[in-house]
Amino acid sequence: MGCKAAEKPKQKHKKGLWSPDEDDKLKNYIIKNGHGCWSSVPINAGLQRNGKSCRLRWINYLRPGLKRGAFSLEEEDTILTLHAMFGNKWSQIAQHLSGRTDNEIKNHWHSYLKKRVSKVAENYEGHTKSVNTESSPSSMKLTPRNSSLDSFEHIEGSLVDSDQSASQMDFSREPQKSNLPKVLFAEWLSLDQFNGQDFQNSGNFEPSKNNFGYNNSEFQDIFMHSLPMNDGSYGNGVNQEVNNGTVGDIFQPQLKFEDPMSANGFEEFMSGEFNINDDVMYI
DNA sequence: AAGCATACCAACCGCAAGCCG
DNA sequence: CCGGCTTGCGGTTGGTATGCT
Repeated sequence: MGCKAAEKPKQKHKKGLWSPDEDDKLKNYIIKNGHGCWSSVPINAGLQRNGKSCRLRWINYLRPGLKRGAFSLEEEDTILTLHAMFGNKWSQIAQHLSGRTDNEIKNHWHSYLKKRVSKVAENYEGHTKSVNTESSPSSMKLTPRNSSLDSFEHIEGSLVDSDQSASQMDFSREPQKSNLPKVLFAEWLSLDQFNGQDFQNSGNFEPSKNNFGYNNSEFQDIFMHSLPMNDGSYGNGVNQEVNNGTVGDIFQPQLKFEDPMSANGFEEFMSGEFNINDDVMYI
């Protein structure tokens, strides 16, 4: 961090929405020169913005490899699970969702997923109240980061076989099954508790470097840019979904994570192992 | 059709931490 | 060691779109 202080001609920085022209200027500049020191970017690119604004615009909108559009069920699934583990560590969550920014994930959480979780939580609260009327209301409340394992086990007992461990509950699920109860169970596990599970030996839940020495996000960016396009150029990094052949003859492989929280998927995810199957790369 | 409420999303703000002279 | 500067992160705000009455 830290770079030579940029010379600052005291000028008023523009605020608000970015115009297509500004986008072009910023994009062209960074593609040509890299961003280097952000504070000097707007000066060199001829923009009336501050460096911070440029950085944000690049990261959240202009950066190659960004996925636009609605979140898939799998992505939502992953966000819910990771949020239960990390809390509001949006940047960490974003590292596990290629093509999504922390801002995007955060917005999606606040506008949709949070409500979904609390709604389900209310349902379970009602359910458990009816099952066990002795519990005090406060002990039944969902307080993800602070709840004790005791309350977890208490509620868990009313919903699942009592001798099934929390780790089994969280990470042995099969893909595509409804995950909501498991997300709720994960909410009761603190990160420390999570780290103590057998599947997590390192105690450090960071994506591993893959065989090319890049983390998954870096790798995808580079990978997407190296793809030959049908016009003879190389990929623009935009992760176009290959749905029913709608992309046509443009070769745009997808970088997919197998369900990272499934028993096998998690190990593969952590080990960085992957294989290429036609136009889909599985990690 | 108008007014209001809600949802969504881009962008801003403040803070913490790292780097450098 | 200290102060200034930059970067990155998370919380919040404000504008626009959409839905409802």
